[in-house]
Amino acid sequence: MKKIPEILDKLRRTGFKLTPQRLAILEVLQGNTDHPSASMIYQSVRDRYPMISFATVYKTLKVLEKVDEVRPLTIVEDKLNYDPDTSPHHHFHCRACRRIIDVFPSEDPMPSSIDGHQVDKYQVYFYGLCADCAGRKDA
Amino acid sequence: MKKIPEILDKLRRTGFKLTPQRLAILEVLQGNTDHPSASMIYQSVRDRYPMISFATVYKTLKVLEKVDEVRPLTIVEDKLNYDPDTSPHHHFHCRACRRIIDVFPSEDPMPSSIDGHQVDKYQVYFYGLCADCAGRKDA
DNA sequence: GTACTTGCAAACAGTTTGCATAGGC
DNA sequence: GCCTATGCAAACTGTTTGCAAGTAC
Repeated sequence: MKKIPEILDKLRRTGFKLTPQRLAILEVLQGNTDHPSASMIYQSVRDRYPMISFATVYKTLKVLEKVDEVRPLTIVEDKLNYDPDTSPHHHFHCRACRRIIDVFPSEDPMPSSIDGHQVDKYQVYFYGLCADCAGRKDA
Repeated sequence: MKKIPEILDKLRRTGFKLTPQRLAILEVLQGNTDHPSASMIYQSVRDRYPMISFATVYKTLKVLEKVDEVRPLTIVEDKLNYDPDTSPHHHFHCRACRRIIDVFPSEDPMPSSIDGHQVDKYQVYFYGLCADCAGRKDA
């Protein structure tokens, strides 16, 4: 995700309007590495913008997906999590603390095709026990 | 997924019972490379076992997950797909025909740990246009 | 003023659960 | 006979949608 003013520009250029709700959501996402779900975003936004609705959160996330400023993750079954960092990287999901942790591979370029199929996007999900939780178990 | 008699043995050993419903589900899954969703499985099973219920399909899939004979995929948003091939391989999702296609990497072993986090399982999902659909577009 | 956006509530899809009945072993 | 499995319906979760009222530009 770019800096907020740049995103606002991009939205305006794409024909989207700037609303306080959208700004509040952008502020919650900016720099966020928690990979929040829609409901986590809703709750955080509500702290600073109490009258926001769930529908607006979902609709705004769709807009941000469209302008490629947020990436939906299907790492957890039955809900989506959102990553404002759209740079190429992977994710690790800890089965104990349930955190989603960024993993930046030293090198792992997305193939442009595989078995003759054209690849536009890819996701790598790791599952297991994170370093913190593994340490806690041993102790 | 192993051969059906072996799975039946495994189920019995693990304390699960053998029912016609479970057998019918196993028969549908055996050798299936379509990565069906629960509802696709339900429909296929119904052809040969018309009185089966959705709940049974879901419960059986949970059992098969537990004995590691089926692998749930989160490649598509908002539903699970099931892969009876539990050998290590990746998946490609075509945005046009919506198929999920197996991808067997020449080499791509699962790391046992990454950034100090213990990895038990991983999934690689590719998204794009499959060879068939890309060809169709050009024509 | 003209879209586009919001917020609400209702709708929806996929999945899970409680419970009475059926059936495997 | 014991205990698990089935089937139904209801419940639940996350997400989407229709629409009237509000608002950015």
